[in-house]
Amino acid sequence: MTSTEPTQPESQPRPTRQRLAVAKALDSFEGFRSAQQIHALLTESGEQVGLATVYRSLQRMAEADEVDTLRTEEGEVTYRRCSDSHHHHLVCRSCGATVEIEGPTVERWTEKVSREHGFSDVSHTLEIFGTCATCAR
Amino acid sequence: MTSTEPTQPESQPRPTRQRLAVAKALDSFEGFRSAQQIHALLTESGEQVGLATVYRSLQRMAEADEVDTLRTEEGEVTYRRCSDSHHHHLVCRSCGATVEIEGPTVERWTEKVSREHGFSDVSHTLEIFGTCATCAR
DNA sequence: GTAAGTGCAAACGGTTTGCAGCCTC
DNA sequence: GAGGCTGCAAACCGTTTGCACTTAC
Repeated sequence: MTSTEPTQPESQPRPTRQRLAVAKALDSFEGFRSAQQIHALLTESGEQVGLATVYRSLQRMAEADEVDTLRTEEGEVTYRRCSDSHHHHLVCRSCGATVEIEGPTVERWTEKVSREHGFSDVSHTLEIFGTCATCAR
Repeated sequence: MTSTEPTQPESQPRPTRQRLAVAKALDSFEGFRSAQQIHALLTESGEQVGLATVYRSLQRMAEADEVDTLRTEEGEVTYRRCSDSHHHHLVCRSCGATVEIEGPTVERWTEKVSREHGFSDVSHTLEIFGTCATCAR
């Protein structure tokens, strides 16, 4: 398998009202939201979009690397627009408060370790869970 | 005064045939397996245990910190007995080959970062994905 | 004897899919 | 006008739960 093969012909999706609405919704918040939450946001703001369509749009965008996806502890897939820099999450087990973390340490380490094992084209996911200061006292 | 338990009394689970079978199954492999895989293992080896019972047993053991749990990309929860040392996985996207990785670097980094943000009692999950040497050529 | 544990099947919750009609190009 | 896109509802899949029965203590 050479690197001359991108992925698929993948034609541009059509800019329908629904698709634009989902894209706009993604711009309206930071961090990760589930498909259902995004669907709720749309409904609230008066945009009628079917849940299935929200899922399909998000999937498309994920495949096109336009959004990052993350699976929660509960099994829901969450999405965010991935223009911003790569980072990780520090999540409070008790109240759910989330801090975005970034640091070259882990990036370098994963890169080094993967290369040592002959892996290429690597990515990684890292989540840190704990009890935040507020919940601890 | 005998004792005032602040936490749950949490009685010991009864050592039933089914529970012992699940425990034994967990000892028969390394790494993570899903509840369904474990149920299949049991069935294969002639132990009849209901799927629901497998789930209930694993949940119990997870609560008692006897097993580690990990959610796969596909949304399945996987389990392993957690006697062995903490480590991470380097997984090939193409063929699924998995290398177990460990290193103090990340452990220390997550520890440090969490403390800086006032978090305590922290744990973390880290998965690295890439293309292995065999699949890359 | 009795309360915890089990099996079965139905319920659940998030996600995917088949299909008829709609809308871009 | 053709094929992608949408909405709806049904299907899916892993997991949980209600309930009557069994079993360890």
